[in-house]
Amino acid sequence: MVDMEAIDKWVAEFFIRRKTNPRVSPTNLLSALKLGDSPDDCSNLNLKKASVLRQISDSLIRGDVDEETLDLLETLEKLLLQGEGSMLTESHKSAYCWTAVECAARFMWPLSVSEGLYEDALERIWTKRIRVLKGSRSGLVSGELLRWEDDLRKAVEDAEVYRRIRESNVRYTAVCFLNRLLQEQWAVLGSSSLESVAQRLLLLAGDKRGGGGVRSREDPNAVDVDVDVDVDVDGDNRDVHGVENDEQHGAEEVGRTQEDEPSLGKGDKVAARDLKDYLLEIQRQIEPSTSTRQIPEPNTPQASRVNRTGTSSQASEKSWSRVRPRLPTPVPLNVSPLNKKKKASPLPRRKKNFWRLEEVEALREGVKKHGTSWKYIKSLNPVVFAERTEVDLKDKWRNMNR
DNA sequence: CTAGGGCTATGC
DNA sequence: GCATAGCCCTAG
Repeated sequence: MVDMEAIDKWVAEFFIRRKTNPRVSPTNLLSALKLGDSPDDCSNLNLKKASVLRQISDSLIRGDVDEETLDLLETLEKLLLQGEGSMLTESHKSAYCWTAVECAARFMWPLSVSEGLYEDALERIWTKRIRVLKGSRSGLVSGELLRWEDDLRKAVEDAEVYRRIRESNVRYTAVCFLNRLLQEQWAVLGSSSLESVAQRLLLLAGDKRGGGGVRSREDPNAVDVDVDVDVDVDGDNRDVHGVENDEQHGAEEVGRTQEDEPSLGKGDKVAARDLKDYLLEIQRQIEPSTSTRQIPEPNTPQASRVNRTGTSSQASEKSWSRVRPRLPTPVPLNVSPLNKKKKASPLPRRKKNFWRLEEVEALREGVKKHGTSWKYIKSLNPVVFAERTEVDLKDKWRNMNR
């Protein structure tokens, strides 16, 4: 059982460090494996750090530099403090500072100064949040941060300062610092256990690629070797389920598998496959809790429309198997211009449905906090917006501002 | 996924 | 005929 735990960690580490894994959040993974309970354990600490770094990295990939990023940076600071003698780096402070500035500056659009969104953001971040930081004597409260605080507050009164801040590229700077921070911290974490094994295997196999390649890499994200546990990395991640792939795709992948890894012996391949199986099993178990798609809403007025895009997948969650299941032949899309019946089925227009006050408020609140991320706002209020699509939210917001 | 143009129903 | 609100379509 002790061994099992080690393997859990090993797998979790591998999973968290992988770049393309959008369906499993690191935190869910850790809690699902009941890891991260004992903060004194160094390997758990590193696992948590990796998890936070991964989340920051994911949000950068999504293009989000927001208050969640601030949360993550604060968490990272706490984790670093738990480790022995880890100093807070300059890039960490700067990343925090510029992210915080961005969180306020993103509300500085020229047309709606009067809406008070900027002031709200100032209050939320630069008053409340940073007050807490100051209270805990956090190292994140740097001189730079304090100077920005002055400037941001000045901007409320002083149109010139406002304009200057608005026109400076805060977001870009924040992203740069965040990237630098990530690079540094990944480097501090060093190679993952799995990567070390991979490197050793490659060395043993006498692989002679680029001279300096043996040193632990700066960014574990770059692990393209990955013992090739994941055959499908560059394919579409859905096929984790083994469904949703047509046969051609499947065949293609098999071909690739056989050609592309001359460096691994047969036994290694088997081990890699088994590890993959294990990962898939974990992912399958975690999936229901991470999926935001299934909003329990029995009286589904949208159900009929979902099919319009043709993406309704009734992924049969049968017992997991290594064999790719055969799918029914897909329905032809009827996209040819030669088709006389222009559209396969025009589908009747939805009935006009006036917005309830509750919905309008939820929308206001959502935009105030998260800007124009309609899909995200909808996902935050699945019940209120049960009858609205993200496009509806967008349209309503447009109407409200006309 | 989002932005923006356009369409439809409704009320004046 | 015009304005408005909600819904649809599509490019990027």
